Amino acid sequence: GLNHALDALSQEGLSEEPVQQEREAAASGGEANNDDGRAKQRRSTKKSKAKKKSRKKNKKKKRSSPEAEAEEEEEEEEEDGWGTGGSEEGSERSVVERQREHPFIVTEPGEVARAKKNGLDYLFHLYEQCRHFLLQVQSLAKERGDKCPTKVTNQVFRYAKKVGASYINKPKMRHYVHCYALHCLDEEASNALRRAYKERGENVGAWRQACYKPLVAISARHGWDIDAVFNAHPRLSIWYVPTKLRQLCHLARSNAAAASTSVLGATSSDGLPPPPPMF
Amino acid sequence: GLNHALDALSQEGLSEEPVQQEREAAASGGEANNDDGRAKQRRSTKKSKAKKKSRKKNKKKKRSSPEAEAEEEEEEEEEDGWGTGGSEEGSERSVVERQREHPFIVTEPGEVARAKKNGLDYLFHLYEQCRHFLLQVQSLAKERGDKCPTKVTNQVFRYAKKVGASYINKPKMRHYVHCYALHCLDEEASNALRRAYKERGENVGAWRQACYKPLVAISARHGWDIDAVFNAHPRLSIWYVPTKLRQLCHLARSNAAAASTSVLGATSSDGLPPPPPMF
DNA sequence: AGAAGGACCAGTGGTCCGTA
DNA sequence: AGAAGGACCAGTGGTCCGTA
Repeated sequence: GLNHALDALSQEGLSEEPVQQEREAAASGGEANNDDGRAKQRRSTKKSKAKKKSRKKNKKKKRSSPEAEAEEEEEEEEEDGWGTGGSEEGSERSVVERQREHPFIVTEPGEVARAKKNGLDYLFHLYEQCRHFLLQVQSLAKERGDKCPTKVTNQVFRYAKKVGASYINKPKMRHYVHCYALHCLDEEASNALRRAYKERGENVGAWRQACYKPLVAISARHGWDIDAVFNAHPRLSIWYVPTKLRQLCHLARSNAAAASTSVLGATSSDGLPPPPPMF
Repeated sequence: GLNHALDALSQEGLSEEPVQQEREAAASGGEANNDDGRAKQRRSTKKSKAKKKSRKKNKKKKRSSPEAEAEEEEEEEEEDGWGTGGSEEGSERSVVERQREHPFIVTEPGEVARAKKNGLDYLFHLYEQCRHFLLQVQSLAKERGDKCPTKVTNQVFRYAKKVGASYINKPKMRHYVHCYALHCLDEEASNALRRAYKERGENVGAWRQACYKPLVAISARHGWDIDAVFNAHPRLSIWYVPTKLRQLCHLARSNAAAASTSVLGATSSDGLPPPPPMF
């Protein structure tokens, strides 16, 4: 599982950043939705009490749940390039270097990214790894009579960390789920998009944004039910449908409904005609 | 919870007598009639506003977020007797007693409980109502393009409250799920158990405990997979498998495995032979 | 004593935003 | 600037325990 060439690729070069020694929650700023987060997130008055947090500067807080002493089976923890086994080493500089994965770049299928970059094949490989970890967590749960997760949950990310796959984290995986979805659902289209965006020299963000459109089109062909689309695919069904994708599908349905209504002058009972338009 | 007292005056009789004398037709939530054949005047009070804030002595830490506000975050608000929205101290509580549902007693199928008691047919009816509320929540979610719950979640309980079914609450429903499960999966056995425990004069707690055993037996016939058993039943699949039931099934499997191992001297790869024993 | 349920809490889904 | 991910937060599942 983990010992693919792809892994070696990722290990080869991690970016670094100095580890923060002290962190204070001072800079409380105004809202600033990034381009992706259409969803309004009410971050209620953080500044009024910019205290009470920042308790944990230790990123690995000790857990006390019964799951804590789970078993670490396969997946060696070595050779991950994370500080060479040590934890407080500070080899060259006075501060410990925090390491990050190299940023992704748009690569075409089969292409290997060089120069401190990671390619999209590697990105998709990460999703396969998560699936593998979920499988592990599931069989563990069944063995122990615990509730068995059907999706990639926090528990799975925790398991990945424990097993040494520290380059897997929730924000990253959630960020690119829909890209992986397109890869699963229509690899041809996905490949074509990658080639086009690479050729145009677009950055990862632009490519990522572009992945939404074909997915909305796919959902349209399935009665706008993006959840059904995800669930129908074995590798995709373990991933939560991203909020923004769901919203885009809903919005597109509304628009299509409005369009067809203005022409046909009819609407179903729920106000928004589910049947897919445009054929 | 904001006020819960008087609006709870619906359906089955409530404990505590004092009530308002005023009732008007607010209609609201559609009411499925219950089986116990009791003329009910489900109505929520409008006038009273018994607001008993923090009558308890905060032996524990106070929650930071008053959940009162969260209540009306929802749209699609339905106006029904939630008091006048007053939140000040309702001075005298001599008149406004806190109301609870009558306690359950063990009744046989079709039997009507009297004297400030509720019967088991009514209990099971509550589960049907929850299912109905879930259906409502689901269609609302689909209409709005939101994530659609497949189980009875907090959202559903909140919806029940909002719609006036204040006699439905999470602790109660979770407490008796397995009893409802038996009712769904083997009504004959469930009925027999009820008759037996009623005849013996057992209390509800004893009956409730007794419901576990036949369920474990059922799970055994299905490879000890209690989740599969729940999911296979349309009315049951919307309920989470109770922790204790899951544990009992797991324990029974282990015991059965140990027994068969000691005889057969064999064990499958995972250490706990899943195949059901005793045939 | 037997029970109903308000309210608590650890861990979740979701993603913002300080960081590099 | 583009991007990775630590860490935050509102709301969840689960049920304890003060209440009646």
